[in-house]
Amino acid sequence: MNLKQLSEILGLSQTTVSRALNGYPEVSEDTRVRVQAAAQKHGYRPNSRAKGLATGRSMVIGHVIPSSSRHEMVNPIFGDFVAGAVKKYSEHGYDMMFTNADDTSIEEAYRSLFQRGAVDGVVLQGPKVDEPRIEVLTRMAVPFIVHGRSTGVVGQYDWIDVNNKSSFLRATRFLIDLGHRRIALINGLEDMDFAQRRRDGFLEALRQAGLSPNPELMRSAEMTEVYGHHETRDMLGLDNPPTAILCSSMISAIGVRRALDESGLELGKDVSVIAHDDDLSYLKNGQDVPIFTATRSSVRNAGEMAAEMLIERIQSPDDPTKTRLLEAELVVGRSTGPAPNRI
Amino acid sequence: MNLKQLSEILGLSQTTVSRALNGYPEVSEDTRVRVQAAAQKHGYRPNSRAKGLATGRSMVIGHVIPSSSRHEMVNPIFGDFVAGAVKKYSEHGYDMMFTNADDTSIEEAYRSLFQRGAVDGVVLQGPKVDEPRIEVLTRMAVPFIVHGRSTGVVGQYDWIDVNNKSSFLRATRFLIDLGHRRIALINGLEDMDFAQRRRDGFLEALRQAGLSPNPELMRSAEMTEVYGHHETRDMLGLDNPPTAILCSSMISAIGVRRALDESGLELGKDVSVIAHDDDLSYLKNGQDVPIFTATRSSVRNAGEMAAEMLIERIQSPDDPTKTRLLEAELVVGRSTGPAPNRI
DNA sequence: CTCAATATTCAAAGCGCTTTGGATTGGCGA
DNA sequence: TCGCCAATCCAAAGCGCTTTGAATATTGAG
Repeated sequence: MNLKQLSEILGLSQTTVSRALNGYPEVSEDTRVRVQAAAQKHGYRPNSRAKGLATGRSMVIGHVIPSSSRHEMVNPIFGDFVAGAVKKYSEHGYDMMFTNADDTSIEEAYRSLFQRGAVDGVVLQGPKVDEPRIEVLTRMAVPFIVHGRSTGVVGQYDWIDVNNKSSFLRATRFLIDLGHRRIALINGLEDMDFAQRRRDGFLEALRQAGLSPNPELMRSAEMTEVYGHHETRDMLGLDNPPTAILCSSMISAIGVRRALDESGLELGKDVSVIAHDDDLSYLKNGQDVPIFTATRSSVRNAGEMAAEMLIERIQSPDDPTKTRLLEAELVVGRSTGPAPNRI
Repeated sequence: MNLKQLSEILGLSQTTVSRALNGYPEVSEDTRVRVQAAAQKHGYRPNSRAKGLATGRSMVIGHVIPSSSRHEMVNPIFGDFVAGAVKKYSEHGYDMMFTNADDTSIEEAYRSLFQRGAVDGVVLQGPKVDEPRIEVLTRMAVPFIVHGRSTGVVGQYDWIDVNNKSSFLRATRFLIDLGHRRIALINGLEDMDFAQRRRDGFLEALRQAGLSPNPELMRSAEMTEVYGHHETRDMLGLDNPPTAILCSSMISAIGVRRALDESGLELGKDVSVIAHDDDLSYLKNGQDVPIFTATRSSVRNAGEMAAEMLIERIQSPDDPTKTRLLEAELVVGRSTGPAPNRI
């Protein structure tokens, strides 16, 4: 069933039917009702490609997934961010499109997605330091929003980010206040912007307390469970192991916990752990009492906000750039306690 | 830059340029090279909406996400399945589209997605028992594939599924062979088809061993970490607690482990645990030695296969239906051991 | 050198929608 | 009764591409 057929059934022109359906005023209320009833009855749905061709807008927002099997984006966080975003998209009549790109040509993927008219805007996830895609997107004049920021990129762009530095500063200070001196950082991949900011916060807190950082206690890699486990085991084997661990992800923190268990160490007593908690729906940080003391910020929520900001940008391309910095909440659970009195 | 402009630059007709770019034979090799060079140089990309309108195909495959915040689909598994699928899609020139739907109208969402021409086919994820969407999609004659199956649905359709029954039967038998008699099942939501099949396998193994199932030891809900923890705590408090637990997800199994730790019970000694492991990239079941004894089947792999099967279906709508049953592998880790000798 | 056969190229129609510019109708005051 | 303004409705153009049917250029056999 297409417009033409529907209009023939109704004995009206395509113009009138189209207008009736799209809420234009130059059509009588009677006909509008009649048209809507008929459309309903025959299950008419305007062809979105034709509509897009005619209007010049696709009502689709694009995301790019790097194809390498292990990468920051196809992770548990991804699902929650997307769930938040897609909800807002649909509230505004947008769909969501994913394209795959091998790591070498992510820029190319964005460019293609937009220039061939497949999407009205894009979301840039997982920005690295000096992220080149930002400049590319700016130059292309495609509406976009960055989930995160990118140190080293000059120029304005819309972004939404957690205040990674302040939250890790706060978490580190919390550990220091508990008497910990040998504090480890199990961080995400170093070239990711968020990881860098977290490290900055961590180092800043040490500096403020007059402590000097120990490179042996600073690890970084893809934030898997196995990684958290592996690094923890490794550090526990040091001559002078850490009494506290700051961990960039709940997933890795689970690995940390496993390593502690294996070593017969008690979480929150022998070793304190603070994790960053993205508040994933499938991996809640406990019910009433948090499992881990954590810096918490809902990534699903961030997805919703990102979606709304992007849609605003699409609708008003000339507005000044908007940015949003979310403060993570420090929730205190049972994974932290006073530093043990070792000799 | 559109076709018209490009053809004017080249002094050729749109027809010829289009054919040169799409590899049709009725264009000389010289012009083809010239056209391709020019297209490259000017960054020409055919408008996908226009192309879709003209060809009647959108080169997009649709997925529907239920909007309710907690649901089977927006979970860690989702990310890996999608990553697998999108990789294959892009190899075949397809993009992936997500639409959101509130739980009441998932059918409606599929219908709309296809009938308005937005997608060439759809993937149906998380089928329930007697899944109504299957019949809807069949009637609409939209190419689709089900990830999973649906007990109670008559008629043929393409699907790819893990042999949930046999893997849980095998896992249960393995526990029985170790001497366990009080075996608990922490399953997914009961109305999900996979959960039902797993329960069937579990019950079948008990039956074969002459054991009678204990309703108190059979739990089902959304497979979160907190859920695994909660049910385990609860069951450990029973007069006669289980000596082994079969768990439908790694995530929940982590919660199980936490509950055991809290109770001072040793995993694999006091209580044995077998989990179903979807082989998620961020939640590998250990490195060399598996953390949990598990029934393992890569969901990412399933995503890839599903994508390929769907694309075949789109290309040959009249082929007989294809189905694929994957056998999970039983990997033995350190979470299982002989049943303890309680009085 | 001709002419049919083949190799290239092109003009125009069509995909299903929106939207511009115009036509038609009815109502109402003069 | 006439004229004018709203209120409705419509025909046709256009979005950017593919594809049909036809035209033109080239080739090779006779």
